[in-house]
Amino acid sequence: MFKLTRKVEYALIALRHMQNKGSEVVTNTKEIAEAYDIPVQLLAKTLQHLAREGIIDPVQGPHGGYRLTANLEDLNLTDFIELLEGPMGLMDCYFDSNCEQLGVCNIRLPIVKINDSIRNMFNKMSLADLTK
Amino acid sequence: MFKLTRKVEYALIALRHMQNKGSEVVTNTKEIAEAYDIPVQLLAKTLQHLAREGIIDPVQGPHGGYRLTANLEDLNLTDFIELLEGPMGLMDCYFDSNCEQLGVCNIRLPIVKINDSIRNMFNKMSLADLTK
DNA sequence: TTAAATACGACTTTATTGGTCGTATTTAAT
DNA sequence: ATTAAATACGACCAATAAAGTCGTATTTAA
Ligand code: SF4
Ligand code: SF4
Repeated sequence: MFKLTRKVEYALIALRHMQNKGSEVVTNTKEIAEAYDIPVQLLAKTLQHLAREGIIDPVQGPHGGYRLTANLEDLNLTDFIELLEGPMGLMDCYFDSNCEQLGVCNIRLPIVKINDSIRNMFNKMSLADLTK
Repeated sequence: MFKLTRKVEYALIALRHMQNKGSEVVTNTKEIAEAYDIPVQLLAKTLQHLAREGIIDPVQGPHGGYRLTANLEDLNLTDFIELLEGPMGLMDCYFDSNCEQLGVCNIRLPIVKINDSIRNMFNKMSLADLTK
């Protein structure tokens, strides 16, 4: 419990890798997969996802790959995680409202507070902080 | 992802319920299960777990149940979660060291820092904070 | 024309979480 | 003593989520 998914980790690894090479350079999936021992197909899907979200730019054809386009300073960790994995909350009721206990729950408010603190903390962290 | 487990939520609900009734009072599983619509058997196991950990005290036989014994001021959220669910970390390598990527990982340190911040935050919260 | 790359959905496998069942034990009340 | 209301606990099952694979299509430089 309470773990980042592999998908998020792989995405971060890839972004950091690309950032180290500079933002003009095109890096292909295979290179990253081999460098970090990540299943190629899975990394491929993850990078495609990042591309769809406009964080990296695809270059097709031979010698293709991805180029880092987003300014990582401007992307915070909450947004990044949510764009890969959907709503991030300690409990169901933070977004969803079909928890059986919702009406009678006696711990909702304190947990909302904790969740807010974590989100707040993540909001203040840019991806650039993580990749430098 | 990133959710507290039901077990942890049920445990918190139960502790808060018991705390509201005062620490001398004996409360049985069924009462809590009914009040919050929690599956009895599951709550039972959870309370047994809390009892084993010395947080509540079992009273057997008819009119039995549990009595709150631990001082919730002295129990922090990290310890509480870990005693119910085991090691809590954003990534495998925080405790375990058989991640495939461990040797080459380029994001480990930043993630360790984030994880430390969260643990630190949880360390500073007592269960009493959550149940009052 | 070929080959190296991305694109993408369907699928399978594995791990985790959530929940149930059966049976034993304790003990207050009758 | 017997009964019934409770805890104790491990084995089991079900549902969900995460991790990974496959097949096929498309793009494009050489
Ligand atoms: S209502 Fe209570 S039990 Fe349900 S998800 Fe929210 S905090 Fe958890
Ligand atoms: S080594 Fe890197 S990839 Fe592996 S668990 Fe730690 S942070 Fe995640």
